[in-house]
This record gives sequence, structure tokens and C-alpha cells, in this order.
Amino acid sequence: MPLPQTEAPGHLQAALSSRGLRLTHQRRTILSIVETAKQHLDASQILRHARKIDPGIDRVTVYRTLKLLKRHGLVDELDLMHMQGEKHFYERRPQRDHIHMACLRCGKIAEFESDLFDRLKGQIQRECQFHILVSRLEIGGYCAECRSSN
Amino acid sequence: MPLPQTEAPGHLQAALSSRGLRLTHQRRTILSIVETAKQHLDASQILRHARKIDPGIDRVTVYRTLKLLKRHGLVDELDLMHMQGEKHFYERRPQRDHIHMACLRCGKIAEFESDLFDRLKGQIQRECQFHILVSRLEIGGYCAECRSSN
DNA sequence: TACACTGTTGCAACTGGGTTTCATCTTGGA
DNA sequence: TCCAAGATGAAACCCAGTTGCAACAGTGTA
Repeated sequence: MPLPQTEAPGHLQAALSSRGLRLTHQRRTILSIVETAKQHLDASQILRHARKIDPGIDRVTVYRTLKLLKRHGLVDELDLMHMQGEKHFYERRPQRDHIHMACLRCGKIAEFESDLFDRLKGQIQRECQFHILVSRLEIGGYCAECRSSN
Repeated sequence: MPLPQTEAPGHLQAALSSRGLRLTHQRRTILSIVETAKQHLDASQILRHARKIDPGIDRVTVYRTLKLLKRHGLVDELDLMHMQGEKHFYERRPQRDHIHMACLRCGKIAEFESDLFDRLKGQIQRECQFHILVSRLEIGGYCAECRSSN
């Protein structure tokens, strides 16, 4: 489940400091991991990566930083249909929202962008008078490979 | 956040027994609660309701039954944007999928059905060759009342 | 109606992701 | 360089959900 290439390296750091938040070593470390991740990582994976750079970093700091990033809309939290227990996964917020499709057989996660999705959100904003801040569309089912094989 | 009226009372029980699953007292109790719920309930609320009918019922049984119902596609599990910690909420699976909108200010949950949503899922099935079993679209933001007041 | 097979229940102990508390340390502006 | 506000680490904690196991109860069969 590769993520699209980082649009702007250092973007998260810039976004944090422009909001007047402190850029500590630990935050820089965590930010760079989230920013360059090739897959969706959960908190414990982020911690493991972070400790390769800064062995003293604590899991509490990872949780706190992720919470901060989420609160500022810089990362999105995913459940990926709870395929792996209650873990949450994180990805930097993309320019354009996408849909996550989780194959319940092989576990692969695919992403998909769609005009229809954008239009749907527009419809909701208009018809429900609902101001959207976050949206999460997760789909569980079987991917093309798993459907054909067997 | 009222749920639409139960289409077929006893439907969940019928669905379970038609699949060859045992209809125990405890299951009947839990099923009737889920079936007639006026809001989205989490496991502990379901347990509390169930104990009014059968005081001996154990929370483990509630968890196991909800898992069973979910596995058989009879109920859907919702996160409601994690507004209340890591609780999961349950609703009997509706005829037609709907979107959940969670107001991050007042906590109200609204539901919305849309042709665009159905078309979007159709597009995914076609273009991604992905066979959809479950889908969950949750939106967080501000509802009409919270936008206007203040 | 009784039997027996097998799935289900209740209990207690456990798991694991995430949070709280608090003393200590660091950041970034003056 | 100084220092107040904010961030960190360590340990204890919380709590939703799970597991292992002995006892129990539906359901099909005779």
C-alpha cells in the first residue's frame, strides 16, 4: 500500500512552527517519519522507526505528537476497517481526500480518488448545511487478485 | 440521532437461525436491543440494557454476540470519528448504506443517504475490481446549528 | 421425551492501545 | 544569556475488548 510521494518535504515541520508550536528534536523525528512513510504506520511502528534515530524517545511522546498533528489537521487517523485489532494508522493529510479499500482476505490497502467522492462531500455540505472538517471513507471487501485466485 | 424504524422486527433472530446459529436466551435479548435501539449504542450500553432483561448476562457474551453479528453482516460497527474515545457503536445493517456525520462541537450524529454515495461505490466496484462487503463513510465537522449559533 | 453432541456462557485473568501525573528538561522570545 | 511556558520521560494507570476453561443449554435424533 504505497503512499504517493511526499509533495513538500518538511511541510509538516513548517506547518507546526507556523502555528507557533515548538519544534523539538522528538517532534522533528516523528514528523519526518510520518512524512516519508511508504505505508500506513501505526503508533508502535512510528515509535520503532523513531527510536532508530533517537533511542531515548518515549511512546508517550509519539502518542502526544500524533494527537497534536491530528488536532491541527496535519495527519489523518485511519482504522483500516479494524483488520488489525484496534490499531490506528496515520498518514499525512493529502491535498485531495482519498478512499481506503481494505482487502479482508490478503490485507492489502488500496487508495482511490474520485470526483464522485468530492461531489458527494459537496452535496453534504450544501444539503445538510454541515461544515466538513474530516472525512473518512473506508471500504472492506475483496481485491481483484483475491477475487480471481480461487 | 434517531435511527429509522425497524423494518422487520425479529429479522435479526430469523437471520441468525436461518444460518444455523443457536438462538440462546442471551442472544435473543441482545438482538432485540440492537433491533429496537433508538440511537447508536456501544457495547457497554447494550450490556446495561440487556441486564435489565437478563441480569445474569455477561459482558463477554455481549462482545461475542456483536462480533458474530458483525461477521454475518447483520450489524455495522461505527467509530463515529472517535468522539468518545475508542468506543465502537453498533446499528443493524440498513437496506441502504448511509453516511454518518458527527458534529465535533455538540456531538450530534446525523445520517444521510445519497445516490452519489451509491454511485461512488458502484464506480469503485467497477474501476477497482473491488468486491465491496462493508463500507463506512464518517464525516466530522460542524452541524448547521453549531455553525449558526456563535 | 430423553439423549447426546456441540456450540455457548460466565467467570477470572489477561492483553494492549492509549492516557495521566508529575518531576525534570528544552525551546524560543526578550 | 535568561527564563517562563511548554514539552518530555518514566511509571502507574485506564478501559475496551479477548482468552482459557469448566459448566451449561440449544437442537437434531431416537
